[in-house]
Amino acid sequence: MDTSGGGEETAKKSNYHHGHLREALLDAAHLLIAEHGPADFTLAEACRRAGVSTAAPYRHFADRSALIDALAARGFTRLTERLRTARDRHEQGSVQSIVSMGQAYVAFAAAEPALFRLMFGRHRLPPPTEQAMAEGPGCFNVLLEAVVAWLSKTGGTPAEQLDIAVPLWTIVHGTSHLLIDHDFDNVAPGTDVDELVARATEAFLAGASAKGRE
Amino acid sequence: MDTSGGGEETAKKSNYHHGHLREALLDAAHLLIAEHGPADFTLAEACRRAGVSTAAPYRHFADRSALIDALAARGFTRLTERLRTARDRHEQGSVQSIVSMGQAYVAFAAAEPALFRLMFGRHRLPPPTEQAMAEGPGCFNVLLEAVVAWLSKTGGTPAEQLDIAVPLWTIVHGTSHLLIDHDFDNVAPGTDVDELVARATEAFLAGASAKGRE
DNA sequence: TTTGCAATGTTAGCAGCTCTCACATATGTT
DNA sequence: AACATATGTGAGAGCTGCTAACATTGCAAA
Repeated sequence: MDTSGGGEETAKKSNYHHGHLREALLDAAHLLIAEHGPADFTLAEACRRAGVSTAAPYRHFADRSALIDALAARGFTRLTERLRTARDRHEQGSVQSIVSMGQAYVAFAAAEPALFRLMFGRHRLPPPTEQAMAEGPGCFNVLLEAVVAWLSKTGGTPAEQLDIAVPLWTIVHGTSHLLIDHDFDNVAPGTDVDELVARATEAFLAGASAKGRE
Repeated sequence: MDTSGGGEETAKKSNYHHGHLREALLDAAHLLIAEHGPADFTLAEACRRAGVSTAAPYRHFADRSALIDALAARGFTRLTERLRTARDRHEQGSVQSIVSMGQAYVAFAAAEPALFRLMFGRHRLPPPTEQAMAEGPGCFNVLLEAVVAWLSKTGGTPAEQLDIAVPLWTIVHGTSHLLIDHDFDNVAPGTDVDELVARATEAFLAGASAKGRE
């Protein structure tokens, strides 16, 4: 479970036992999904890239879907990291700090559209939650902390945190989807998403805090 | 070979030529996608429901993907209708009119999540546009008209229409995705999306018009 | 060291899917 | 009536996900 134990994987492996097949499959799947989209992803092709038979993955994943879930989980931990560093680049509680997080969110989606869709698009009616979903709230908590800091600066109460954070989330999430699905192209081509996020966030926060002061 | 001899004698038409196969396939596909999600949708199963062989669809659609595109196109025309009626339920140029459109957008996604994902999630790197995309801008134009009316009421200029309409779009689009992907459940369970859309829209418009007046 | 077991890989094969090709049947025009 | 065209069928190639039985390896206890 810990990959950072410091040990190097220099041990000689026979070519019968792969040795790091689980990670190798995840990496191959990541590449394939980035190339062909999540829907066209093929377990067999990932096996070919990893140099193993098509039956091998089933020693590490229950099925194709479980591999995809594991990929989504990796994505959430990475996104959480990026949000945290973006937030900490600016003064705590500042609007800029929140804007920066939003931009990082959209940038992540733009850099890895397929992974982004995978993370949030688990279209399962049965428990939409898994290992992947357990990582989800981690992301949101980073935003919540920033919002609480902003509220305490502008005279709001922590009770309002969801009323502020959820709309902000919808803005960046919607922007991400519209961007990676090329939906801006026909309607507002050349949209600068960083500026879009900044303006929308600032306007919303201004409007929300004005309302709170009434 | 027909062993059952065609149990129903009521049909005067031959059962060799279906007659409305194109529409029947679209309807069957629509149901299947609503049940099992867009990814698990199977052309063969749709054929079974329509009572034809698996080769029949290829007389009406180039391939599986083309059928899905046609489905998405149908979705866009329906969404456009709903947006228009929602908008026209309130005074022209009013904030309520815009809020109402946003709520209708989210309601559409909630009612037909799979169709919604289909319409916007055409994850094609090659031309992300098709017959489906040709319908897309129609939706957005309905919003644009409402925004122009609102701007003329609040002293804005039509030149700002995109600066207002695009963020509003991101809000409702993000809300829709987060809702149908069950992403609110772990983070803000019991979210009232109608209220969310109303508050976010109002706050953004308030902040945006305040900024414009400076 | 040796031996035995659990982990991890392979081959063979089933069932199901998309799509094509040659052929059958219905429709409509002349 | 006869032909041209549109629309359906059946068989089959080449994929895929997944399972079952078997093979190989690593590790730890004897």
